[in-house]
Amino acid sequence: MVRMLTAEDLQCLKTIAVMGGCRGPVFASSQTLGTTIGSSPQTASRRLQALERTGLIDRSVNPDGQHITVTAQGEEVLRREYSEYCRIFGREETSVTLVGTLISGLGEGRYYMSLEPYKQQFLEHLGFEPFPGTLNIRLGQASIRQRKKLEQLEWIEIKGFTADDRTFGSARCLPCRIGKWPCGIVVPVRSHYPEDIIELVSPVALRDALGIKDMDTVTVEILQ
Amino acid sequence: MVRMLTAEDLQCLKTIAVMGGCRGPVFASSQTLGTTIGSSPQTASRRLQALERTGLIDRSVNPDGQHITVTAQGEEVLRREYSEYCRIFGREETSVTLVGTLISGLGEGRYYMSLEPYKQQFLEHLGFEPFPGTLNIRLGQASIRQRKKLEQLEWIEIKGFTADDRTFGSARCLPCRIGKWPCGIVVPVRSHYPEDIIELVSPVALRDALGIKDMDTVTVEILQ
DNA sequence: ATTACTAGTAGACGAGTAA
DNA sequence: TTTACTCGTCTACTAGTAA
Repeated sequence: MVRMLTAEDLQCLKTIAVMGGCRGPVFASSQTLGTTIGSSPQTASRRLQALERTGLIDRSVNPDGQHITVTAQGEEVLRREYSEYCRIFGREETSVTLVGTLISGLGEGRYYMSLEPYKQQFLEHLGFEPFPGTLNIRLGQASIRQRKKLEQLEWIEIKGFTADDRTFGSARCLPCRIGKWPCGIVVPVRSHYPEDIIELVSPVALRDALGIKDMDTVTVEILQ
Repeated sequence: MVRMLTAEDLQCLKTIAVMGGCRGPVFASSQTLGTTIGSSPQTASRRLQALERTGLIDRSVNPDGQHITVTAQGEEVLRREYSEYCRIFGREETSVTLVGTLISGLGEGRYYMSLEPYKQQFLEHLGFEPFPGTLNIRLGQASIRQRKKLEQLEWIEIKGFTADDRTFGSARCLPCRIGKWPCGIVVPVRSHYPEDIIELVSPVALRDALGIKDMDTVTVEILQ
């Protein structure tokens, strides 16, 4: 009977991998390993023998310790374990917080938000009729990096339309919050926006509702 | 002696979590659980008893099986494990922003930060000598959730020591920033901290440097 | 079918020791 | 110091049984 891989053996294998055993040989003794896995040196030694016998580690035993490497087979075992933990925690809700300062826009937002086709779509997808006017926020350095994560989230498509011989472009919208107010980050599909500025629609005049003015710090939460 | 969490118990806890035990109660019997963890129903039953006794799971035992939920404490244990696997395989850049309000601490931070052994370790690992005094922040709801991700990051170990017949405990520290100032989130290893409060060390008196007072909003950036 | 006892046993543990 | 053996103990397993 070939002995099964016990949970303790796996724990020992993981410990070696954390020490860097997947990238190259790590030096350890039964004593030090026993301390980290919470056992006697004898037991640690027996674990290493078992792991070697089952082909999960390679090692060279010296009089003063041993050099241990996790084999490809051992790495595969660990990867299976890792993937199980990813199933527990991996696809949890994404939550990104952007922090920036309030700035003045060009007043274009007010115009676009007054157009019925846009208003209708925001009402349908965000659950509120947008206040005619948008909030422009200049992001801090860390938030610019954070913003890139938003690309992976599910944006709402706001369709363009034609009216009075003019074409109004499409946009993408991401639901978010400022304080208790539901908002939406709006990004035109065609024109290129600066990466440090976001534009938001909201059901109310946020400058009044939150009592904020230019250069004030604003925190935007994206929960998905 | 309270029985330690064995590798087998952890394996059982993980199995429950994979079945969805972190999100809600999962229905299982000792038989089915025993099959998946490769043991007899009796052993599976004993595992569940042990996990319940140590507060890692909640359960309601019925005549036809049991409903099992992983507790917050159990989830924390799993997250630590997950973070070790992330250290082996994952290498993605994590960036977390916590937002909360400044509150007054108990003044203990000032005392601890004045102790030379702690000062030395912070200087060595964070690159600055901590200001004698800590900043306490009460996190918002979204940030409490975000905080759990921090478990996956690499914390610095601050070793405890003994002086004047008193034992000073170990702590974990995570480098972060508030504005342009480098800081560190400090969590004692032993004593249990409220999940909505974080304590930070910094090279300067942040209340003065940032001009902030109690109840002001503070944004903490963790880049790793 | 379940859970969770008790009982008997197999095997894993750490101390001691040799190389 | 190391590794890895032997050996005695005691833990932890499974089978059987009751509820």
